[in-house]
Amino acid sequence: MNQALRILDIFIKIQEYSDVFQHKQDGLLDEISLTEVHCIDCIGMTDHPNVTKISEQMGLTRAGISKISKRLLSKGLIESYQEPDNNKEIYFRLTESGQSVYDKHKKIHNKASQEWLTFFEHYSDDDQAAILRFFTDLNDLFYSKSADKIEKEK
Amino acid sequence: MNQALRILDIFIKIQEYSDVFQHKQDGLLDEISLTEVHCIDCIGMTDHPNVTKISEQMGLTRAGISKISKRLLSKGLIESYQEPDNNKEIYFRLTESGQSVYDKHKKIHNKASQEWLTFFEHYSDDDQAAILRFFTDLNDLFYSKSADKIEKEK
DNA sequence: ACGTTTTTGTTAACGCGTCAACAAAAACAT
DNA sequence: ATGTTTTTGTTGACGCGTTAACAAAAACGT
Repeated sequence: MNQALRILDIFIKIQEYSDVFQHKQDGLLDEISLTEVHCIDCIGMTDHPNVTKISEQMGLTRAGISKISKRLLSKGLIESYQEPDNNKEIYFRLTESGQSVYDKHKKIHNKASQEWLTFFEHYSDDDQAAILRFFTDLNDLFYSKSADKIEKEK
Repeated sequence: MNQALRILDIFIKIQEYSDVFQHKQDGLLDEISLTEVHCIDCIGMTDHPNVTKISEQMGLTRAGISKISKRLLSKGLIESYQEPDNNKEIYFRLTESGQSVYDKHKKIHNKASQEWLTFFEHYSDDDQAAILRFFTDLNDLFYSKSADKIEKEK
C-alpha cells in the first residue's frame, strides 16, 4: 500500500472513531454499533470469513467476534453457512440489509477519503513531502517499538 | 498553550494509549489501570479535587469517577477528606504510595515528551513549519466539526 | 487406522465505564 | 424562614470486549 494511502487510512480511522456523529447523521449508527459496522465491512470484504479470520483482521479476540456475530445474526444483517467438506468452520455472508449497511458505510468512507485528499492537496508539494515523511518516520518508530514489545514478550 | 506543545500533547496521549507497554516496563501498570493513573495524575494536579471536578477534567462521567475513586481508595493510593464548611463535597488527596505513582507517571511522561521533541527536532525548520501548520489546520478542522456537532445537538 | 496435537467456536465470569434513578446537601427565590 | 431548584455523589442495570476453560472437529505423526 502506498504510504500516502496508509496515512489516509490512519486518519480515516481517527475520523471514524472521533466523529461518530458523521455516521449518526446518516442514521447508520442508531441501531448498530461502530464495531458492528466494521465487522460487517470485514465480512463484506473477506472471502469465506469465519470467527477466526475476522478476529485477526479486526484485532479483536475470537470470543468477541463470536458475540458480535451473534448480535449481527439476531439483527438479520448477516447469515451463516458452512462448506460440505468442513464441519467445524462457520462462515458468514451479508444479508440484503447487511449489504445495505455495508454500502452506506463504504459511501461515507469514500466521502471521508475524498475530503481528506482535498484537504491534503491544499498544501504545496514540498509541504506534502515533509508531512508524508514525518508520518512515515512516525510509523517506522511505532513499528519498531511494537517489534521490541513482541520481542520482549517472547 | 503553544501550538507545538499542543501537538506534543496529542502525541503523548496517543503514545500513552498505544504504548501501554512503556508503563508496563516500569512496573507501573501491573496493579493499576491507565485510567487510574490518569485519575491519580488529575488528583495530584488539581486543587480540592472532587468527583465532579475530576470527571470534567478527564471527560468521564461522575458515576465512572465515583467508582474509580473507590478502587483507588481500596488500593490505598488516595484518601478522602472534607472541609468543615461543606458536608456534601468530598475531596481527595494522594497518599504516599499514590504520590509515588504520580511521580513515576510524571517521569515517564517527561521522558516521552523529551523523546518526542528530539524526534521532531530532526526536521529542518521548513519541514517543522509545514508539519505544525498541518496539525494546526487539522485541529481547527476537528474543532469546527465538533462545534457543528454541538450545534446540532441543541 | 489410531492416538495426540492443534484449531475453531462458544460460554461464564470478569473489568470497565455509561446511563438512569436516587437521596442528601447546598443554593436559590421570595 | 421556607419551599423549590440545583448540585453532588452513589448505586444497579446494562453494553462491550477480554480472559480462561471447554467440547467438537480437523490436522498431524507414526
